[in-house]
Amino acid sequence: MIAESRYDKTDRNSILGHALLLLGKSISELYPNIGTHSGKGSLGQIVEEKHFDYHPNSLSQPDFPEAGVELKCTPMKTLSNGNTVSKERLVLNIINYEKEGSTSFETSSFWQKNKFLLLMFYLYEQGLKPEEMFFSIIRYWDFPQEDLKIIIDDWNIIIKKIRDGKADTLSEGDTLFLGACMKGSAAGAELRKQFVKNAPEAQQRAYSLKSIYLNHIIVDSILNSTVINVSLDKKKKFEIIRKCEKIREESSNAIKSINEYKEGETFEDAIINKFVPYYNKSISEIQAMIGRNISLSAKDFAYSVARLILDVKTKKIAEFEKAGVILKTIQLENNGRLKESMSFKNINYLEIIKENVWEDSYWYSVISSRFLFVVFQKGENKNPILKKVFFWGMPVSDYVESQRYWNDTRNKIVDGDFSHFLKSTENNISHVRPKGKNSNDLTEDANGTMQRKYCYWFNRRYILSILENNGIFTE
DNA sequence: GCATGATCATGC
DNA sequence: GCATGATCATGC
Repeated sequence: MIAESRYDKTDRNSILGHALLLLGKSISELYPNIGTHSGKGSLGQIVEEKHFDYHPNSLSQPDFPEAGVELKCTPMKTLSNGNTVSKERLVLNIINYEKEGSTSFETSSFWQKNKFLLLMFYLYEQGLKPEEMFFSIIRYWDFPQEDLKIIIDDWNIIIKKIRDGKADTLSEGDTLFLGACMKGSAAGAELRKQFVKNAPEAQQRAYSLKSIYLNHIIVDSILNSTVINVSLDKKKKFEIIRKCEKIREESSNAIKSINEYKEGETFEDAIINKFVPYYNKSISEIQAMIGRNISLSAKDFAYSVARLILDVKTKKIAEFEKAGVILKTIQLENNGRLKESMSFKNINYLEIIKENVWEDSYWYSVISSRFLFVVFQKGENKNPILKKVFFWGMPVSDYVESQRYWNDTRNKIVDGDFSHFLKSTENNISHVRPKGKNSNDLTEDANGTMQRKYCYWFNRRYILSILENNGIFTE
């Protein structure tokens, strides 16, 4: 009651001003007398109830209907390298498949409720209660046109599955910025009716902003910290700004190039079309066509060729990083056989043990990404030929097996057991294998013990099945 | 032929 | 110096 009189909930300036009272503070700092609210209730609920004196509802309208503002609290975390990133996707409203199927983007529940967000980022720290975590970035977010183009593409992908009665096959790997994430106690436990009457009931899902997109907002906020309200200690802020400046330059270029595609063409079409002129060409022909020569002596030469085709000079492909797409090359033998499994990053022993929730883990972020597979086949004289390029997302039906793999790996690292990781014969999708400079290349685990470096892999057989499902038949 | 341990060139 | 995207090498 008192709180309500302190701001005008019909006025955007007034709402933001009231939100900003929490900048650089925690709830318990601002309200020492509210006591602790055990267990239940995320920080978002506490903020709505205690700070805004507003009672959460599940209406299709934004939280502040007159002002058209939807309030969201979302955590950031600091990585061991010092970078500050989004801790998890931002979950928005639940999708009612039956109703959503007949909406347009404009009238969709996503857009009706979330078109103008008041974002309150807080710094998550293990061991703190929600009300003790402090708010570092508080700002409005009005989706920029260039981002919206991709979000509308994403929405169209989601809505197509819903309209086709295939909501049971929705996956976070389908899309780039806007996701349809699982929502509910346990996977498969909360099912909902579909838009198509006789379709099987589907896992309940909610719209979400993917972490990759939230990172973009975080970078934007820190770089614009004179106008956006960011509270971080000065030294840290300076460090982050230096890191961010480069990222911003890259990501604005990336957004530009993502948006270069024509009307009616999706981001993915545009990327594939960049490769099509080089189909069935050898890497030396490709270099000649492009008029640039690159070093082919490293083991990742196929990756270099792919970067050449995409016209990306840096090792990281900002365009893809921003979109959360993972580029992987596959090399087939002369006779079409596949020899190798596919490696990913080294396992960060300090981070994985902090991953308490599967959906927030590094490995989940990988398997729920969009992949761009670039397939070469060895030709004459070690001169591989570009065979095909395709986008792929892991089917949701494979998530359980991936979770089992992550869980097993994580448990073993927690226990300090580095000798019994899952082999490719023990998991249908992935295994763990060494990756280092040599067998003496060690790194410290959480117990302070030096350990061999291992990394995440996709099994050879799993890659084979992906190839077959995409029309590439191997011997 | 395949699984798995070992290692490489590169760029930041 | 080291993580990364990979392939090489060995043994069954």
